[in-house]
Amino acid sequence: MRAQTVIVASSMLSSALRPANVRGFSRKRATPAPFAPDQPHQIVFCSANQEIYAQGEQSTALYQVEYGVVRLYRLLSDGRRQISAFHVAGEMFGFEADGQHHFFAEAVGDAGIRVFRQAANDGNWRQTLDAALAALVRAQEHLLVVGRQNAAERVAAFLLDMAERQGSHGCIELAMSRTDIGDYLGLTIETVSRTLSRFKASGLVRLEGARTVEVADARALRALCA
Amino acid sequence: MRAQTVIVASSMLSSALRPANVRGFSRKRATPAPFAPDQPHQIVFCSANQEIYAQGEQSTALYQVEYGVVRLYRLLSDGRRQISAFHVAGEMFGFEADGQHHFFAEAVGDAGIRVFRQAANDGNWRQTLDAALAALVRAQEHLLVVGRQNAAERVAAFLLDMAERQGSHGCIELAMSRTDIGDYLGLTIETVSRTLSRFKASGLVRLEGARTVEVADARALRALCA
DNA sequence: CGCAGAGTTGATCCTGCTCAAAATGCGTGG
DNA sequence: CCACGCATTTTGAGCAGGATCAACTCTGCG
Repeated sequence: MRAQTVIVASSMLSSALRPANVRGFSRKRATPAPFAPDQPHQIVFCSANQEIYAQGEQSTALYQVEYGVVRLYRLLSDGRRQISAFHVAGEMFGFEADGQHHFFAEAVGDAGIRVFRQAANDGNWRQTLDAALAALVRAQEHLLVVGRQNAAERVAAFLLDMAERQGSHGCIELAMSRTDIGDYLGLTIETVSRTLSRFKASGLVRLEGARTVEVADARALRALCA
Repeated sequence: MRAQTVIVASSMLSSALRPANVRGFSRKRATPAPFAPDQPHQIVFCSANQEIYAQGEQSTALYQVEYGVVRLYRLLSDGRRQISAFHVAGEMFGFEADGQHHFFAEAVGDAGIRVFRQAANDGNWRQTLDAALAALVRAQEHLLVVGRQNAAERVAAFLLDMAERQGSHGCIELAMSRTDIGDYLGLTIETVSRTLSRFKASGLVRLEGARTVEVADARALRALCA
């Protein structure tokens, strides 16, 4: 067993699947205004850790991140969590083949989400397809990282990916906690933390505060990704 | 480092990326007739381990498995391989967002492949989208297996998935080698073999020959998947 | 100032990897 | 039909990377 973030187990139906307030992270602003936009193409504001949709719910819209970061994840019955993707500004998510959500979506920090109702039925199916294919390639590439790379390689790949997607080559503002990173990379928070410390000691990165990472030696990080 | 199937490394361009004949498996029938159908919607016959397309190649068609099994995979520069998906009869593969193949596709055993040229431009975009979304969900679910489950859970999930996709509940004919299974599940062949032996000893499965698995206790296997 | 959550660091353990060798299966040819 | 040779699979022994358990530190906030 290689469990880590033990999120409370749950039984098997829509609302039951929803992770309870008893979570790894704080729920100070627990479930604020419910996520339920009335108009199409509306922008909805989410506070940290707010749920956007849950596994098992009907899929009624597509979503685009306006600002902030969103995590998509699944749970095992004993609480192990796998974050299958983070989405940043501009990226679309919420595609489903069968009208049902197979994952949970939550805002990592405060975020703005643009909601497109009636999914892909309106003319712009081409963009929908492209966005879905981009997500597919991303997921399959992540599979390579999680299935075949060691801890250092995973963290290096994560940092480079984040740096690229934030545009800001050089200094990365991580929206997510070590727990989130671990659950994304298939590692424990301790291993993530140790690996970052080792990177810092080797001069690959500089850490100013836990959430701010400056890439000092991008070449060496890239070499790590094999 | 958790390398296993060490496939010869290669440099970085299309044909160079192609795994050489020097492979883990035998290349008796090495690269027979090249995979190049002239007509649209033609069925092409592939012998075992024949390449269908390579990473870096232009993407010019969609593919559907007629019979047999196809593997999609990527390589790390040191030869570690991650199989991101197996595809069986009826399933479509070969979607790409940007006109370039990001993976290798090969027939596992002998296989028949239906080739659709001009991709998704002809009316049936809806099926294309659905097939792509199905692949996306599959990839993300596989991510959960590889990222968060232990060896026994991964093998159990693999067997149940194969049983379901082959229709034949009960007896599974594995088209792929232990090496393929290992590279799909992010394990070594030794671990796959040991796990299967343990399943056999516990009465969860019966093994008649290395490639034939009879699921004896589907309930217990399912329980393993957590 | 004190508390709570997040992050870091240390010690130890265990699962799965590595290296090695034996066993099994299978196609070929005598 | 059997014997041989090769590839695949299984099994064993030992090791190590990352998980687990347990302090301890840091930061932000009331």
